[in-house]
Amino acid sequence: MLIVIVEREDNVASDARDRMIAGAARLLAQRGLQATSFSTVLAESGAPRGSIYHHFPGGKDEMVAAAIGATEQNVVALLDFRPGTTVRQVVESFLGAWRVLLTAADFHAGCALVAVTVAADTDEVRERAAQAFGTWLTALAAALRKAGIDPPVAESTAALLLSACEGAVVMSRAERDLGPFDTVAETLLTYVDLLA
Amino acid sequence: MLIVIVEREDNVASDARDRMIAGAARLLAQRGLQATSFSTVLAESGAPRGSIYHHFPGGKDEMVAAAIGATEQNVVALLDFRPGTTVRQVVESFLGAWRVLLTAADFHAGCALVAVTVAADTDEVRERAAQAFGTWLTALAAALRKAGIDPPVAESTAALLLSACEGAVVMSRAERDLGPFDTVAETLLTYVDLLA
DNA sequence: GCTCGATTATGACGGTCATCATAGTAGCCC
DNA sequence: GGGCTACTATGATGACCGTCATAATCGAGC
Repeated sequence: MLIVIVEREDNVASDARDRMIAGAARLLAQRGLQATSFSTVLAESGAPRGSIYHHFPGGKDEMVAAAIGATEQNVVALLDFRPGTTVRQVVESFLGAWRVLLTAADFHAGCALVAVTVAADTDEVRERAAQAFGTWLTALAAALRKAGIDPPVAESTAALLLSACEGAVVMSRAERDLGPFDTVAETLLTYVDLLA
Repeated sequence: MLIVIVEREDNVASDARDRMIAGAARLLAQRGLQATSFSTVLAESGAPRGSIYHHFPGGKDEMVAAAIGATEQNVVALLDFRPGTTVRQVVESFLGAWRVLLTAADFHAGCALVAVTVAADTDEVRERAAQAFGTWLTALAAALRKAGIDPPVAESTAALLLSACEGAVVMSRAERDLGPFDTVAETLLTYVDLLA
């Protein structure tokens, strides 16, 4: 596994910078890549206007990359080793998190990685999103293995699970209705039950 | 089924208008909603600059809605009644179409409906995308029923199939690699084989 | 040939975008 | 206090956005 998450070395990371990253991640999920402009991020985070290029010398791409990293870490933390959990528990907790994403923001939020991928205008951010997708797949497969699924099956199950979630979130978001997501979630659960 | 596809009544639909719609649909799939501006659509389609608001009095939203309609119809045509096909054939042809979308454009294209949903800044276009998603689900479930799947199972299978495809296309597009998509496709095929 | 509708050309509007240069402030270490 | 670095303020740049008003052109039918 070559993926390395680069964090700031100074232990007191800038408040403003962190707020901007969190705001950018939220805006990506809620309104897409182009709407995640510096002005909206500043309005969302209350960060000072004057220090944009101090905190992000690489401009918008660097800020978006950082927001992808934050999103990436959120899901990894969700999946992190919880020994003794069953396959069904792993899948249910994963599905539950996506369901909360939809309902908590009243269908105004989706996956930041999807938003970046379909609207990326530079390879840099698209590749960063691809890296984050890879991290998610690895973490999900590891959780499934730890719950007792055979390694090769764990990988394909992780891929199906993540893909179906991403697609279902988009569709439920479009329809502003949990119907599509719940249907997919239930079907996925019956599928993984066959694996046990 | 209340969905009605409104087509132009004059049999000689404007060339320029049709070219713009096709170009907009392609741009949505390849570069997202914000990049689908009038200038890029005109450059893509060679349509005349002067008649934008003649063909689309409703502005960009109307053009995007028309592009969604064109995308919607493409998939419906793909699924249209082909009697005598097996479940596996239906699923394989559906998966195959998405695979071609990825490879034909060298991973520079995805689903226009997804692009619109995650970046919509008006309810009008989002709702139009939701409608198109619904049309796809209905058509896919109908094809599965015709291939012999029990009606209730056909609906949930259609939802899983479409969701997983959409998600897998996004991931393969991000990684510029068929890996994620092919893994998901294979897993889906083993799943539907269990239904027969 | 003329009319009249459909189509297109041209140019402008206010707004937002990402980026940057310059200058100012704040706080810590010596 | 002095100096150095981190951070912020301000304002400008050029480019593109969606929208629209006005006028020119085209083409078919009378």
